Amino acid sequence: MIKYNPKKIEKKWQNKWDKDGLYRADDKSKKPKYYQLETFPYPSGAGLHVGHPKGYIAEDIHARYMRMNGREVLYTMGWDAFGLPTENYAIKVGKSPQEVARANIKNFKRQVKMFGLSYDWDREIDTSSPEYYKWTQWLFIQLFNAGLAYRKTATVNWCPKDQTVLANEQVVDGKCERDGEPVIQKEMEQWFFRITDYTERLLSGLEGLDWPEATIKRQKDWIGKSEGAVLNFSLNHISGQEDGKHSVEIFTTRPDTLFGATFLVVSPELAKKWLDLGWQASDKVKTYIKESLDRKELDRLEAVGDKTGVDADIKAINPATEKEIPVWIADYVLGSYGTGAIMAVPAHDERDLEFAVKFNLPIKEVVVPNIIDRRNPPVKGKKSVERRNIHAIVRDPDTGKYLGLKWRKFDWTTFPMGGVEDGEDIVAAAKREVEEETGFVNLKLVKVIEGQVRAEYFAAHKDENRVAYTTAVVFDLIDREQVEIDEKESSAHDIIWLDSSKLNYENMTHAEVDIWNERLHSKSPAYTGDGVLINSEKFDGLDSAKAKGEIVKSVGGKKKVQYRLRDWSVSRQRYWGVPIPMVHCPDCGIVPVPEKDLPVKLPTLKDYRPKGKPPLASSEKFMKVKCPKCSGEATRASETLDTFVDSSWYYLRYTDPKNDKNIFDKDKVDHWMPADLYVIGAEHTVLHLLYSRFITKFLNDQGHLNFEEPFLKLKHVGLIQGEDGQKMSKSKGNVVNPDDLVDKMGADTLRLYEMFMGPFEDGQPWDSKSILGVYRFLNRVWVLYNKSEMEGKNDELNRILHKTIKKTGEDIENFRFNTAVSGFMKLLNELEEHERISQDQAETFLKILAPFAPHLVEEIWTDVLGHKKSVHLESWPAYDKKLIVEDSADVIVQVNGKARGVIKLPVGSEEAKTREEALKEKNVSAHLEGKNIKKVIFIKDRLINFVI
RNA sequence: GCUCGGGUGGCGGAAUGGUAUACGCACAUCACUUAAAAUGAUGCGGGAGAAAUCCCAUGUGGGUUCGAGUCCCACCCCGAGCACCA
Repeated sequence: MIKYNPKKIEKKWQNKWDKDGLYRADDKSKKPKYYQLETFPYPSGAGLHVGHPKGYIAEDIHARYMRMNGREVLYTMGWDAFGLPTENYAIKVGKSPQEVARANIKNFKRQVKMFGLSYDWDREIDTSSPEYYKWTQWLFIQLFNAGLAYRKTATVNWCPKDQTVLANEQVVDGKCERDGEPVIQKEMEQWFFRITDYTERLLSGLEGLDWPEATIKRQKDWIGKSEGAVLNFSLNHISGQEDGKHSVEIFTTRPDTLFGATFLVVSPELAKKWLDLGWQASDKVKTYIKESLDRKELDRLEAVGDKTGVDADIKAINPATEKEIPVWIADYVLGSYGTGAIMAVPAHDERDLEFAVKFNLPIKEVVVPNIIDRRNPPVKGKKSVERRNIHAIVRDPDTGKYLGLKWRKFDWTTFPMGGVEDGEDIVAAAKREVEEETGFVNLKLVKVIEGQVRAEYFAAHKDENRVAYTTAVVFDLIDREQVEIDEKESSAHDIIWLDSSKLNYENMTHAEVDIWNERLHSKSPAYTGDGVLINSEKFDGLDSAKAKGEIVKSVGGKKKVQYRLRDWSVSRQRYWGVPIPMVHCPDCGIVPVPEKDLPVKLPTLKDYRPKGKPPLASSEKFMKVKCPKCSGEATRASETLDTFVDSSWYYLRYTDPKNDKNIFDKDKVDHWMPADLYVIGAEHTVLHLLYSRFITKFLNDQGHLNFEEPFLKLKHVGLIQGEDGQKMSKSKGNVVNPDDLVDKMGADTLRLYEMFMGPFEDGQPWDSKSILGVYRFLNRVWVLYNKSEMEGKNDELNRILHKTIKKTGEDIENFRFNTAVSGFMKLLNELEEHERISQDQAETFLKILAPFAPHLVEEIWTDVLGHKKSVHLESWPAYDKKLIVEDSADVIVQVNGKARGVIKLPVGSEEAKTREEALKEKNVSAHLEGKNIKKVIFIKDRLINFVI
């Protein structure tokens, strides 16, 4: 018998499939289309490690499965070849980026090909080829013509090491995403794409996509929509200037808390603008502004939680109370969000509270949570009384128990409680109630729980409805000295001591008690939830949601929707990218390069290193150009595009990759797109996906596409770690190279192993021993087919075979490849136990294994079974529903829920029969001996449980 | 700090609320071999027992249920993301 030699057979079949064009996607096919997209790789110098192909293999299996199920599958590969790493690497080794990129692509392609992936290679694309970037430039010009690409001077993120601008999204923790260099802020004129015009559509388009929930959430968070209002505060007392002439706008999402705004905070950026406009501030204020603006983003992030600020010595007028409030400058308010200034409501915002406490600023409560007591709800027709209440929470430190009242006439358990009399101090009122109701007199104040709670309930002992505004006061008992109490009190309730676990609404009558608990444990006493307004004059008693609109109206503010998303900065001051196709003319301004002159080719430069200005700027030959409008002397744009522009539309190009007249043919793109499945690393959840969705919507608006969302279904691939459980990287020395592995054990082994490792979306550490398991499995398949006689029939095998067909299909569709592989192993274990399998059974097994191990199966299919046509042109076998149904069932017999035996019964056996058989079981009867059966739980064909 | 995921043998992991530990790795013993590798067979969560079998175990503690890895509550630990966005 010939030995299984993957090295020999895999290359052979790959060449044959290539030659036959087996995986070419036919634009004109009558079959329903299925477009499978895959992250196109950035071809780095290091080549692939075993972690990279995991997603590719999964997609390949899926693609082969879809083809076998009658779909015309578009499945492709290309190269995201422009970009910084290639350029930096080229500088390091003293070669040109062109050379380096070419070599990298060649190596990547060789590696990718050895995995036996069923790409349509005729559609390969390379973003650094003029044939591709011509259309990237065309896209830029379309955006420019639509007013969506524009220049503006802005503070941008600058990486001093790479000497280029970074998009907000490329800054991680204040550092360059690529090399960890701290990013600095710089004022520069830059190209931007107006993605903020699409915020609402980028949000609404997420509805109905089959994407992981976490990814949708992250996109939403990134866009960061918040609805609020812009309110105007007039300013007084600006030193050296006339009163009443100035004002400041603030953005808030909580206009309902306006009455609680006890000061304003202005960002250093806005304060700087005031200085520039002639504000005469004190030296102290000027120093603070300068220092905070000089601080790097990174330091500002590190300082979170340690608030700094300075009194601006300006007064503002709260438009609701018309009272004067101070204005402060602090860097916890961002210059780049909203209006750069806020109203501070310390009672209802944690950050404002922290600031107010630190600088001793007033705190005013204006919203209280509102509870309608569900056990003692207000009774219709009874009079309603408003009360200011206290609850006294008294702990006995000796026992750790809490003082409670058990009412005699009602089924109530309460704290000592009561009303606060006019002008009475809250603590005093609480002490008074404890004394009156329980007689305890020696109390030590622990704390007043910040914030009132409003509750509506029926007070049966007074036969009235109450709206109570309650504050809780916590005491420790100093000693147990008690004074005599009034007969009226002592007859109403008994004193009881409650365990701390009983202090909740389940065990106590107060609807407020759960909130007391929550507040006792929470870190910040600021109440940030909704509720009912207090201390807000005519708005008192109003629901906070309702109050928002009314207060905005009453002070002449305007509603405003604010987004976190900023416009996308796209110019880069580096060489290895797409030249921006624009001309700067002294007379005509900025003029796009005419379409007929595209592409603007990236010139070959001897010295392409960055020197603080774009490398292209130093090439006179490149820069000098005639203005397309007036033909006068002009210069080209010297910057290149962010590579995310290249990758924001590549998936469209696959549908018509060779078109040199148009970016793509409309019929073709509308036929294949949107992509039905996209497998992509979780690290791309914000940047690439958001940009791609934006570009798709834009091209749709321009009439080039008839759909708005490019990717219908998204799957994330979990990272394979090194054997040490850490992320694979050269520096850690834990990289496993697929070349040696494929050479030794074959691509089929690698494919099967990577799918078998665990759930697809999770990451697992590589295990060089574990892979032997699947290698053995494939060897056993090989041996089985080479020695078994494919004759006769074996009905016993049909059941597991057909079950496996069903399971494999379902597993592939749900990306549960690990259990699909274990299913194959179980099936093989079964097959090996039978001497003979029929030709039909043998073929069926091969067909379902084919997507996973395409080479091995093809070899057996043609060589052993003698087929002329490729197994990869076969249809997915149908399973026989009748064969899957068992004719006997293993019924679990339990006594009191514990399994005591299993009985085999014909499928569909009724309770009486099952019971009879179950009782015959020795072990079962032993457990039932002499006991009364109280109850029997019976689930047909599954279980019978005797409860005794 | 906030928001999501997730804690199951020595390891990767499996398990519509119904015999937890499938499948594979590692390990042990045996067969084949002069020997090793390869291959095959058997065993393999912990404890008690000669065995039948019993008890305990899915991060910890409670709860719901005839029955919980699975559902609910609290806590602990790990991972990911966001991080002063008013």
